[in-house]
Amino acid sequence: MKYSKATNYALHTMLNLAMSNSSKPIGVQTLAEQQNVSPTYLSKILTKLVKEGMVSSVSGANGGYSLTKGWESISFLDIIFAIEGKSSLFECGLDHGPHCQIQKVMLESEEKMEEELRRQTLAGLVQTSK
Amino acid sequence: MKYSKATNYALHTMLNLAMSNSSKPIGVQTLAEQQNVSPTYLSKILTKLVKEGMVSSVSGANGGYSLTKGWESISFLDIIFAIEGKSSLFECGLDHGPHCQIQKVMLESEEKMEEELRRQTLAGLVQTSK
DNA sequence: GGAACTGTACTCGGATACTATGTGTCCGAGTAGTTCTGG
DNA sequence: CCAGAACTACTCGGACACATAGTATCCGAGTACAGTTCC
Repeated sequence: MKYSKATNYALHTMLNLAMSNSSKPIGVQTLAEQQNVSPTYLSKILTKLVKEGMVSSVSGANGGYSLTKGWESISFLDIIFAIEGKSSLFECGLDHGPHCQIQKVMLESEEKMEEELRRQTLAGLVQTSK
Repeated sequence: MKYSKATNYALHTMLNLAMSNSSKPIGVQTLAEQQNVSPTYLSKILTKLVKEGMVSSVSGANGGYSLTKGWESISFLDIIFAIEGKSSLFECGLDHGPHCQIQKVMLESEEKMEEELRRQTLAGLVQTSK
């Protein structure tokens, strides 16, 4: 079990967007260069973030991506959920009664991690990265 | 990102072994039937647990698997690490300076989850499952 | 001078290919009890 | 009766096959801006 590289790219891209805070959108090429990813792949990741409403895209010349209003409150968990999906990490597929104790424990531990990720916002990260 | 099915099988098998608490080893066939897995696949999972010293195996007739001494203190994390490996969930492969803030945040959140999983022991689970 | 045309620099999204990993099966080898056989 | 051989029920571990998901590329389409042409 590991986070996908896409999640890593997404987090870094969001940070880059937040740090640059220009009013103009930033092209996918620029963003891709900063991480040594192919632009086309990064654009696929970005469309997921757009669909979640964290990022807006502008087509055409001088186009690119920029953060939407209220980005300061976007948490790590939001970004991770956008890329990895919202389903829980552990699912006991066995049909041995309705309440699987193991499932319960796993879910609780997962919740602890998500709590922490919910506390960490983009804005907070920008603060410490300056 | 998801836990593998193998982890699920491992957790349930450990619970089964702990619940049965017979002095004689239990055959892999019996264990497999309880979860609708193929015996050969389950044996692969069990060998990982054997290598970590949580389970001992007895060959030959009337052979099988049984928990080792001190099993009461085995935690969920121990079992998960045995199957999934001990490496951390997130690794920022980018070479943008020595201390990646994102990596730091991710590691901290992961630590919260592991803390919880370390607290949950097999013995505790048996208690609530009776 | 202004409307239409052209070029350019972008994003968007589907199709496709490659790769890694998880999942599962097969089979030969080794091991330890159990039963059978022969003296 | 008893020692040794044959049998049987297991685990062990490597090799292999398959499915799925992640990673990455390619390309045609759409879009908006800037410059050019032409009346």
